[in-house]
This record gives sequence, C-alpha cells and structure tokens, in this order.
Amino acid sequence: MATIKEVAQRAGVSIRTVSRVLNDHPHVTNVTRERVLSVIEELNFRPNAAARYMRTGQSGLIGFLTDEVAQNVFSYDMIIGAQQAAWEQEKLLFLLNTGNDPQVEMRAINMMRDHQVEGIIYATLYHREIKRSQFPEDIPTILVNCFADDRSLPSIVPDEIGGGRLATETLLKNGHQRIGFVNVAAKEPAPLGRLVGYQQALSNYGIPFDDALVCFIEEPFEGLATSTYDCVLSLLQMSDPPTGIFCFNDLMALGAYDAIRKSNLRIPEDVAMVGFDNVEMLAAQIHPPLTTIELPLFEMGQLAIRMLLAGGEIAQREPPIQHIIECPLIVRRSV
Amino acid sequence: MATIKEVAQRAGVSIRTVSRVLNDHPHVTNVTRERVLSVIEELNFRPNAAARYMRTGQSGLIGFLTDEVAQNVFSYDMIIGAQQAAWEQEKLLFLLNTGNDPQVEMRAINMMRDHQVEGIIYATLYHREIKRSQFPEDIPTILVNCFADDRSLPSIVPDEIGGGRLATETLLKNGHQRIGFVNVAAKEPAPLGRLVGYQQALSNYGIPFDDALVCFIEEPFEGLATSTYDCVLSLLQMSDPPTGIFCFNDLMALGAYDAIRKSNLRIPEDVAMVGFDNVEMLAAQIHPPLTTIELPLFEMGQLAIRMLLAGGEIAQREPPIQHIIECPLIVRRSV
DNA sequence: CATCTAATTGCCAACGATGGCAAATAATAT
DNA sequence: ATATTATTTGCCATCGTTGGCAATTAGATG
Repeated sequence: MATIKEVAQRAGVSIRTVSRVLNDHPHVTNVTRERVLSVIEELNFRPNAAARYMRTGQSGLIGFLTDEVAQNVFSYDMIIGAQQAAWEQEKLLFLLNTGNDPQVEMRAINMMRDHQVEGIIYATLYHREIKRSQFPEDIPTILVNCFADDRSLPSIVPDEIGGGRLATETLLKNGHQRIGFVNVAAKEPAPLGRLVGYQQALSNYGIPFDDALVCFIEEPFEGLATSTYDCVLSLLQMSDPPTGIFCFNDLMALGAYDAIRKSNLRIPEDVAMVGFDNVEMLAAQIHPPLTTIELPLFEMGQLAIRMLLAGGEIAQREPPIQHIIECPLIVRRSV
Repeated sequence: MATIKEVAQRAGVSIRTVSRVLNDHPHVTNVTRERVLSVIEELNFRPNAAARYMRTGQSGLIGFLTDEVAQNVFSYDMIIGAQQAAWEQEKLLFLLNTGNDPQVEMRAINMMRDHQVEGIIYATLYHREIKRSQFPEDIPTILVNCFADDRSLPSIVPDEIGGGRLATETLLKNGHQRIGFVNVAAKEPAPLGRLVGYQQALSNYGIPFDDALVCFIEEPFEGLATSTYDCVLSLLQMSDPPTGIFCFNDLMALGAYDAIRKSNLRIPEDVAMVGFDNVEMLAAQIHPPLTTIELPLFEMGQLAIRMLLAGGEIAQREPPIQHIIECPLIVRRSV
C-alpha cells in the first residue's frame, strides 16, 4: 500500500505538499496539485486512517452495541438505519452483539474504546431500563430502545402508550366496541405502555374496560404464536366475544389469524385485527395483509447516529434528551 | 484517556518497561510488573489500537460488506455468525450494507482499505455470481453466498442441489409420489440448483418428471406468498393433484399453507409441505410448524471469518477453496 | 539591479505504541 | 577486591499523517 511519502517522491514534491493537496489546503499551485493528484491516482494511494487519527484525534469510528437485537429479525432495520446515517458522514460502524452477557458487554466496550470510537450506540431488543454504570463516562453514548436508570444518557424509545392507543382507536374508529387485547405478561415498558394506551383509547370512546378481554401470555415466548392461538380461541368462545383484536406483536397476530380461521370467522368481516411492529415479512405476506403499528426502527437507528454526530449541540445537552418516537399506523387489510 | 507515557511516569519506569508488561515480554521483575499493572488499573489505561497498528501493522479490523443482506431478515444470522467468530479472535467487524449499488460498493471498499482492514467478507442476499474486478487484489477477500466469475476468490455457498434433493426425498420417503415444486423463475443458482435436486430425487425413486407439477413464480417477488397461493391452488385443482409440495422458500410456504387450507385440505394428512431457508420466525411459528431445509447462514458467516483469519493456510490456497455447505433438514410437523 | 512582499514549498516535531540495542544494575566467580 | 556474566531497564527510531514555522522562489516595485 502506497504512502504519502512515496507519492511525494514520485511527484517530486515534499510530503507537506501532498498533505496540502489531500486536505484541500491553499498555497499549492495548480500545476503542482494536478501532478500530485495524478500520482495519487496512479499509485492508488489512500491516506491511512490510523495514522491520520494519530494526528487529528478523529477516528471516524462508531460502536454499535446490541444486547440481542442483531439476533432478532424484528430489529435489523435499526442497524441499517444507523449504518446509513453513519455512511452519510463517512463514519464506519462496528457491530457487536453481546447476547446480553455483562462480561461480553464489558469487553466489547473496552474493544471499542481501544479503537477510539467517537461514540457508542447501545440498542436493546426489548424496550427496557439499563444501568448507567455499565457505560464509560468519557465516551458519548446514546441508548436506543432503552433508557438509563438515572436518565443521564440520551435515549430514543418508541411511544408505547401512543402506539397502543392508536391500535385500539383504529379498531374503535371502525365501529368495534368489544376489543380484545392479547398482551404479554412481562413488566416492561412495551406491554405496560401498550396496555395503558389500550385503556386510554377505550376511555376516549366512553367504553368501559373489561379485563376479561385482555389476556397475558406468560414467558417463555418461544411458542408465542401458539400461545396466542389458544388465547384468541378462548376469547372468541366468550358469550360476548370481541369483534376486534389488538395483538402485542405481528408474530402473535399470526397465531390469532389461525384461531380466527379455526373458529370459521373471516378477517376483517367478522373479526378485525391490528398487530404491532410491522415486520414486513409477516404483516405484508399473511392473508389478509395485516394492519399494524410500525415500530420505526430504521428511523431510531438513524436518529441515534445523527444525535451522536451532532456532538456538543445535541448529545451533550443537559438534561439528556429522551426522545419518544411516535409509532405510525400501517393500514393493510385486516380492519 | 491515559497513555503509556503517563503510566510509565506514574509507575516510575520507562515506557519500554510498560510496553514489556503489556505484551508479556520477559525481563521485568515481578515487583516492577505488579507496580505497572496496578497503575494501569488505576488509570484505567488501555493501549491505543491505532497507535499499536502503526508499529505492528495489525489493525484487528475486518470489513463485512453486504449487497442487501443486512436489509433482509433471511440473512441476518450470517452477520451474527461472522461477528461471533471475529469476537473469538478479538477482531472487530465493520458492517456495511451497500444496497447493491456499485458506486457505494466502491466507496465502501475504499473506506475499509483506509482503515486497514485485515480482510473483507462480501456476502450477497441471493446466491449469485459476482465480478472479481470489483474487489481489490491486495486485500484478502472471502465471498459468502456468491462466487467470483473467474473463481479466483475463496467462496462459501450453500449446496442448492443437495438441498433440493433432500427436500424432495423427504417427501418421497414419506410415500408421496406426486410432488409439486413451487420454484421462482430467476436464472440463478438457487432456483436452478434446487430444481436439479428435485429432479435427481425423483429419478432416484424411479418417478418420471412431470413438468405440470413445477411452477415458476415470476419477478417481482413482492407478493411472493400471494403468487404462491395462486400457484398452489391451481396445482391442487389438477385431476391428479400432488400430495406433497416443495416450496422454494419458507415465505412461499406461508402462501401455500393458505391455499391448502382454502382447498379444505389438511397439512400434513392431505398435503405434505417442505420449505427452504428455515426462517425460524416463520417456519417454527406457523401452524403446523414447517418442515424445511436449513440454509446454514450462521455457519457460513462463521466459516468466512475463520477462513479469512486462518490467512496463508486457507485463504491463500490455490486454487481458492469453493466451499459448498450442506443444507440440513429441519423436521417439524408438515410432513 | 536591488529590495521588498507574496506565494509556494519543505523541514521537522508531534500523535501512542513497539522493539533493537545499549546501559545500568545485580549476582556470581575468581 | 575485581572481573565476568546475567538480569533488568531505558533511549531512541519508527510507523503514516498533519500543521507550525522557516526557507525558498517568484513577482512587483523603486
């Protein structure tokens, strides 16, 4: 690999002059500049980023740490969004999935630090709280889909309550009065928040909350669709069954579809469905295509990088920004 | 961030001694070593990777380039496999998704080169041929799910023929004689290979090939499940309909499921199904769970990194290794 | 033609770490 | 005590790049 020294030699100038050309500094005659440029082309020279960092202190590197996000299809869009935003500013992204192992997490952060990342994004699969103390004080850090226990780090999280409300109101708006909600049992912001949204929507429409219409799927979540199937089946066997069902996520909606069909009911004529997450592969492909609330993962990843790179202005603001991202409705054909 | 110089100063030794401690070199008394170690701890010092690279030439960085892999849920496991293998050897992975834009691809490769990656993995979403000329000569490169036009780069691809054969034989072994194959129409290794495998399996069982049983879904592939739905429906309306169906991928199997149910047939009692890809979220969640052929993406990603890091031994072998990875059968309940 | 200013170019010291070699110190033998 | 060897430590150049400052060259003016 050619170095600036070789370029200088070949062009018959000093390395200082080459450096001037590289960094668009003044005080180089056009003829010299052209000559240098052509040698650069000829040798296919590119400045060494590590050496450049040594002088400038700018590594151009960002760490993207995830607990198990990268393992899960639901969330890959976040990484793409981040990568794209990084690309726009000529930054490179280190991807590291820790599997939510604190040991691995620590080593990972150390590795990132070794490589002088300009900042770290930490993204979680499930919306949850994390400990501030895991993260170094001296590296700008942005949280995605999670927030620090003491709120001392900027974070970007989805509006669970708003999403739950929007899903429910979508059904209400279409005339449904009895609305089932298949939730999960975890005490986390997503199930908790969406339930609040569900209740808010009902109350907005003056409909009393009936807890017989809400069921909670227990962990483990492996057979999520199957558990939902059972749950929806019993919901439909009530004396006064729901005509609309809101599922905690799209995968569960898949199980709900099966249960509804099993009960010889049609979607959306007999039972309307709204999901959550907008996993394209599922929601757009099942029959009928699922109306769902989008978790704007791409935008969240993108925003994270942009906030990070905005540096002083945004990332360092006190108190740190807690971004709550709206979750839009994606209308398909299940309502 | 502390430097080696500060550590040396604080410990009352020269930087050379600190360097010796850091790199486990001999000729340091235990008491000195302990003292240095404690200062390192105290200052939370970690050697600067860029500076270290400058002397050693080892960046510890690997570029993971994808065309659109990272955009697609089908392929995410590949990245995780790669990242995990890199982690094992203390390497960091740059993830860059180019969206299959040659311009972006070139810039991406340049950026990786700037950062002195020790190698590049290039992975494609669909199994296909790529041009050798896009890639630099002077950086070890390994292809995943694709191969170079002149076979001059090591590559790792799935055994499409074997997978197609295995899928078909799974149905044959279960007594099915009329087996439908819903393929896609592209002239690429995957559809072409799986069709060959399908034919081989039939011939192994002495069953004549009937092209009325094979259909080809045309691009665009957006409504893939829906197109498959139509296709399977007509397959089932034949005078001598198939009792087993092999789908090009799991998503299409989703459409096939709908068609089979629509025809008032049961899976697997009336019609057995085999998919391809083993997309957990689909295959394990639909009802009944889908028996499918696994595309071992995790292993492919892992192997790519391992080959790269094995360096001289494997990566540089002439002619370059063309790894063909077997696709195992995942038995669930649809056969 | 000498002088002065402006425009261009080059020398060199950093950045943080490593490793060859020399120097200093300690341990042993004479 | 001195000489010899083994052990431990330190000085310094180096990696590729940038930027301050000095040096050179060209151009303009008296």
